[in-house]
Amino acid sequence: MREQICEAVRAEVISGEMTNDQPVREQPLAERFGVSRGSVRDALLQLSQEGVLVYKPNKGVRVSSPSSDAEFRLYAKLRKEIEWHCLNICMDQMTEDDDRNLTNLLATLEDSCRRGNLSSITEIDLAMHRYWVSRASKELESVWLSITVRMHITYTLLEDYMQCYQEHAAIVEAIGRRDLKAAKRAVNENIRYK
Amino acid sequence: MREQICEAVRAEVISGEMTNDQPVREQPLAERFGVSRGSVRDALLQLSQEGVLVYKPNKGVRVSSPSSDAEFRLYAKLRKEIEWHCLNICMDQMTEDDDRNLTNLLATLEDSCRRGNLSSITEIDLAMHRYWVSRASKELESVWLSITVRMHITYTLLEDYMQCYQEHAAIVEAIGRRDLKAAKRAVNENIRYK
DNA sequence: ATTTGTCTAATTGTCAACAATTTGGAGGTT
DNA sequence: AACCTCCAAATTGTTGACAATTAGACAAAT
Repeated sequence: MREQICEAVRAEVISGEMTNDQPVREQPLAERFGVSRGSVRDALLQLSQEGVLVYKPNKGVRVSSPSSDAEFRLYAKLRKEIEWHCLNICMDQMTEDDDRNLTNLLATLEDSCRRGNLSSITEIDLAMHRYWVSRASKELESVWLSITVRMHITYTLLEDYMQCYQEHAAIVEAIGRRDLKAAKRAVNENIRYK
Repeated sequence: MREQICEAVRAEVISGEMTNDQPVREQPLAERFGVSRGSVRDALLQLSQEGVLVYKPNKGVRVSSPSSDAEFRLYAKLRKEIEWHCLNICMDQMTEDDDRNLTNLLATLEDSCRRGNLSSITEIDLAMHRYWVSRASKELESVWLSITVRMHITYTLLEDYMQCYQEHAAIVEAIGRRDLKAAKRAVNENIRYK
């Protein structure tokens, strides 16, 4: 239950449906999900530990604001290190199932890019990266997520869309060939320092 | 309140007073701190998001187990990147107050090393690193902490104690001289890849 | 006009009770 | 002895109620 609330709220924040610094109230969320405030509270506290929300005692949580450029670059670097490590770990154990899953995600991404659906693009982008991280280590997935959400990734330029798709296509293709070096290179291209 | 419970439990886990994989029950903790289970629950959930504890639905939380060597090395690398970044940020704004605080921490560390107090050494070691991270950015502090606790740092060899002290003395001395390069080098020496 | 104090509504923090789930063992069967 | 079945105790999950805190509006004083 808590996990469902987390996923829902996280997706809304990341996709930009909630503006920065906006307070997130417990009661409305509880009514919306049809549960008590306690459960919502658990979820909000987890999300604030994760970095999606910012918690202040007796004042509740609000949507977190973007970091400075310097911190963004640091986060990008850390994120890349983690993803490289995870590719190292999981490349060998990738199966045809994984290839299919990634190809499906890629197809969904292409669709969202063509339709210019901003929130969907961000969501699937992260879902793809999360795939190989999660495949390598559940523990690292948690660290990776808390770093990635703090980057406040947003797509705004139309011309970025297809480039985003192409970069991810290159990653999936390299993974399909089990080519570690190429995959790392492709990931490196995709995670830019702004 | 939740923060107090977090600090207390975290300190006990990190210092090794609770053995690995040991379950952490809500009721006993609630009685010990004289609060209700709800507050303890909040704290335990936060600690599991942080990586100190591992949560399983309907089974509660247990003390997390050490990671693999490969993950340890990755964590060490990430941790070093973060601390370097923080030194970059906060070196300029360090005051005499900071120097005093660090010197005091160092004196406490020396004392613990001489007396061979394992849990105290670990605690103060982390408190010192946390100092410059926290000084640079509250947000990064949270990321840094979740990475650092997953390293399961433990001092076991007697001969390590004084080396630990000396390494931290070198860091504090470099910071006192506002020598960024030397401080980074000293931190690099201290955060070893096992 | 600005500040200060006070009241009220909204919100978060805490609690105790109850429901749901898991765990461990007694007792019986093969 | 090994293996199931079922029951009871322990533990976690959820809820609603109440206490404590905060924010905003409004009036009084400077």
